[in-house]
Amino acid sequence: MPVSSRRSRATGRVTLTDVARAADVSAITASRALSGKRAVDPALVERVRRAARKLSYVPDPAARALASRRSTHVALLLPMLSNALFVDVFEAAQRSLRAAGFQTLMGITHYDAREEEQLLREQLVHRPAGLLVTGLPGGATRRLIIGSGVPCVHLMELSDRPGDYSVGFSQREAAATMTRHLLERGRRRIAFAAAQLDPRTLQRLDGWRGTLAAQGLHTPMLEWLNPAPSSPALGAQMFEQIIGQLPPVDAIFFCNDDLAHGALLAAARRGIAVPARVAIAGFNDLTGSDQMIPPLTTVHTPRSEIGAEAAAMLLALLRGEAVADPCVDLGFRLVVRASS
Amino acid sequence: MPVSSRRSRATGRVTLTDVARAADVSAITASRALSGKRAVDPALVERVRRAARKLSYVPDPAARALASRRSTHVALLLPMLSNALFVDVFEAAQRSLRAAGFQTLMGITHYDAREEEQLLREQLVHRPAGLLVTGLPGGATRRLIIGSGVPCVHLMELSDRPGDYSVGFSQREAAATMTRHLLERGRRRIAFAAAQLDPRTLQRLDGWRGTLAAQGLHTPMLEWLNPAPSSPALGAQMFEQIIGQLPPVDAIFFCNDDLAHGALLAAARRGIAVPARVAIAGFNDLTGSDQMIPPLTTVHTPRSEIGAEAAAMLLALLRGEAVADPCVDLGFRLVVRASS
DNA sequence: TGTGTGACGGATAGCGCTATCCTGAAGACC
DNA sequence: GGTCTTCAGGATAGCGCTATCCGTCACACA
Repeated sequence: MPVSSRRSRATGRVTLTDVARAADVSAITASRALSGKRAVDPALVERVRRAARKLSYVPDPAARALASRRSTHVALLLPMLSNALFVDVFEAAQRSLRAAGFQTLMGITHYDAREEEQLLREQLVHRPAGLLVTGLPGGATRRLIIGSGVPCVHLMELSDRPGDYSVGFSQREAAATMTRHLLERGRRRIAFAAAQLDPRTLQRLDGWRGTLAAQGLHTPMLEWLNPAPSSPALGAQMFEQIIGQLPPVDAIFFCNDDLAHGALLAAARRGIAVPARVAIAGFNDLTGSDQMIPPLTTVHTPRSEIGAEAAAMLLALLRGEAVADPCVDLGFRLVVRASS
Repeated sequence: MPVSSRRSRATGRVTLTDVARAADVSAITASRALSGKRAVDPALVERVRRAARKLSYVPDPAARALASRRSTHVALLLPMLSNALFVDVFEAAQRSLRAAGFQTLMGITHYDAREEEQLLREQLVHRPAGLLVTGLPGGATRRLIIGSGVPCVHLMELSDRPGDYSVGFSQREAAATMTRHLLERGRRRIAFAAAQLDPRTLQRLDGWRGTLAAQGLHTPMLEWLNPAPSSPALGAQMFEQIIGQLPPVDAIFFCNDDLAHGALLAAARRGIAVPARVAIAGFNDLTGSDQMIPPLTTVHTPRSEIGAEAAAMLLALLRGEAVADPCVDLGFRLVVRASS
């Protein structure tokens, strides 16, 4: 005979009250025993745990969120997934977050600040416990983050703003390293070709520019910036443009591997020798770069590590732990292959 | 002076009660006016709407989920995002779902049935309003879906099981079409090379096999199945194996473009003429396939369309509308380029 | 003895929304 | 007029959990 009155709206799910009853304690004690937010007699904790396991109790996230004003969601803002880079970040972050009982709410900004702000607004409605945000947005988005009071870790870039948490590497230094490598290979007219002009691309531009300028080798004519989305087809097209330029360049540093892939294929089609006539370099070390002809010299970036480390840092913040270093530099690795 | 008593836990957010007060109706009427679930005097609806807008009221999803036992989440199960295919599906689906006020909960199964079941379990805890599931899982996952009572639309494959909703295309027919194309080109020893042996891959295998068998051209020696994840490097490796086989094959049909990319590059490295010595075909028409040397013959699959249409169908189901056709075939397109 | 203090179990009252029931009024039909 | 149906607003009571108080008990300290 069901206990429910005519007005009962019980869902049939096992609730905390059921667990509490089974463990012969009050609901609030059961809650505390399971959450560990407040000291509870170890014997009771054990009893509650056992009851919960026996009944296969699963807390209701909606009820929890309503009562505590904090959900088990973590919002993640990424520019796009068609760049494999961010797929790695996402998968690594999600793996850690899931293990800790959090659900990921993903927002794709398409490198658009307005879209980013809108997505964040929608995500904040769900009262996420934490935020993972690509890059270091300013303006309205930054104000939203700070105003929300939700712990936030930034990805891919390093922040020196006090109070910010960030996990990434120096985009500028990575680009400078690649540029120095090309200089060491004897290249003097090194073009920089970029699409999708986001802040990180511009930092790479800056690293390249600074390195060339230090050698007195920089001229604006070597800069090829195209706001269109990055793709092999665009890389091929940019290669055609750049290679036709006079005086000729002897190296092209593409800001993403997919552009460089397209360039290598275009060079092959045109019979232009790489690296003899022109060296080609990429960035990110995407899948397939080692298969290109010739294999692509690039910068390997720690995407998965960034996702995992950022999630770990956020989880530490959520547990209220002190974070030793709020700005974790995971570095990068120059991968020299035959294209340079 | 705050109305709140000592015990108030009000969050400061604008609540439905505030809106109701401003519109001078009861909370429940405001709720009905905004949700449209029950007839309300149009004049009142207008008053409530205006009040909500003026106060910039945003409903609390947790409270709504708790009271109605249904959240504003839609769970999406995808095998992986490193295959660009699924990125397109995700983006298209998310776009439609967001516009309708739903949040996407993404789960990546890595083609693992156990993982899929576990992810679905975790997602169901959130009481999603709907499900989007790649393929047609059986076993425990299927039971979970049905048992949950949550509307579900399947992606990528077409289901003939009564009660199922699905949006996709015939994997088998697509593969058969490609195989016929290769036959028409005069190829007789057409190998099939697949990685990541998921059900859709096996359906393609079946389409290839059936078409060859009908011509008396099928032999198991032409089947190259590798359970490893798909990648250009694996494609190159498989190409090396297949091309060494005697009697020689005159065409290789790869079940995904990234494998074919690797194969084309391997052929170039080895100086093997494509398509003169061996034709190469791919599947999915991924970004960059048109840039390959030679450009890759492949099957264009309607990924974005599948994502969008599946989301639209699910939204219709959630609105309680009748769905004209529970099994939407969006077709495919043979893209003949120079590699065949 | 009196006071303070910390630990810990529990009662109570929400969090913000909607399912459910109730009620009064307006038609419908004989 | 009487009875039966809609129709639509509102009161009420939760959904399942936790924040906030409260009270008790043990122990310390003066």
